[in-house]
Amino acid sequence: MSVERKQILAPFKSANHAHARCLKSALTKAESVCQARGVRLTRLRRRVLELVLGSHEPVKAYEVLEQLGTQRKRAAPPTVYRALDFLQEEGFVHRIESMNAYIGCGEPGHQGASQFLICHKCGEVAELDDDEIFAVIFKKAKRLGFRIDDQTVELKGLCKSCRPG
Amino acid sequence: MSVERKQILAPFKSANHAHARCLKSALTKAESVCQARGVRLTRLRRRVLELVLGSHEPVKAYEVLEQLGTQRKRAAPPTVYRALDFLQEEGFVHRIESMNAYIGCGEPGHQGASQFLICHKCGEVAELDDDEIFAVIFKKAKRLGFRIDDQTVELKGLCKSCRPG
DNA sequence: CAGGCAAGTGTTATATTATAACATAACCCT
DNA sequence: AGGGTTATGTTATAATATAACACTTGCCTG
Repeated sequence: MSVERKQILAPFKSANHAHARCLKSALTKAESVCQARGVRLTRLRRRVLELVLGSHEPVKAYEVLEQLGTQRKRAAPPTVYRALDFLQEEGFVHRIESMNAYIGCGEPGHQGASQFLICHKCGEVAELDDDEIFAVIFKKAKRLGFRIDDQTVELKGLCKSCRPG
Repeated sequence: MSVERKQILAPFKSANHAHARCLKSALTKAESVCQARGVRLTRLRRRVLELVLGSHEPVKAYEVLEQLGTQRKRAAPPTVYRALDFLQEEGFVHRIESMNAYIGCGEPGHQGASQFLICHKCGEVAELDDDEIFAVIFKKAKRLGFRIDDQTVELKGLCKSCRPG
């Protein structure tokens, strides 16, 4: 078995992307990761994860909140923020700081640093987990005696499909 | 005259940092940059810039707002947000997305991409403008056919002075 | 220099995002 | 079943940001 890591955790979605299957498999993965870690993927948390994964684009906390509410019974903000916090901690979703939004992690349970390419035309996001990017950032920080605990790397622009020409 | 660029636009502040002088010179620089660009550094904008530069740490929009108000007469949020937008556009301040805060640019008028090292202990921020970091990010994006228009690179951790040992 | 347009600011209201604090429920272990 | 811990519900409110329109100021041009 190869030790090589995927560099692109979640690419821009292709036309024939099998959405239902990808969602189902991510949820299954999440279940087993939680089991292994001894943390609980409760009904609510699972539901929120499902809603976030249901889109390949970043979703807002209040959007999730609306979708949570069945008919008249609306959940309150802390409900969704707590679930999102949990999912983030466990590496099932990421927060996109520059958008105040959340997106499913391309590799559920992966807790390391990621980089995001965000297309401002179509709204899609690709998630990278690129060692080379991290290495050079790390090197520069180290040179200044700085220890990185957490990185936010968000790149806005135009994806291949949205570029003219 | 050397063409070499500063890689570190704003280092972590040293003990003997001449605050008043640095503030004054940044304001002067801003004046002349605005003049050259034919944009107006109005009294309000200058005042807001002064307040942001007055700290070497990120400041919140509402903090600026409070400081703007003389005694009983308080300015309203749009006042400060508009000024901050202008200052950002012109490269006099940066927005730190992960903190909803603003910090003075280490090289007033510089409009390119920067990277920030943010110490979560002492709250200080160092601003980098590192070609190598940008180059590797650019390379990876290009490989995916992605054109970067805007980057957010914010690194949280512990600065040299705050590290144990 | 008057008239008028554009840019900047003031003001009011409201939208959006997020958390504090405390009550209740569910789960888990023995 | 008891009792602690973890999770969720609920109410209120804090913090962040923008829309919309009125008014003022600067600046250009005739």
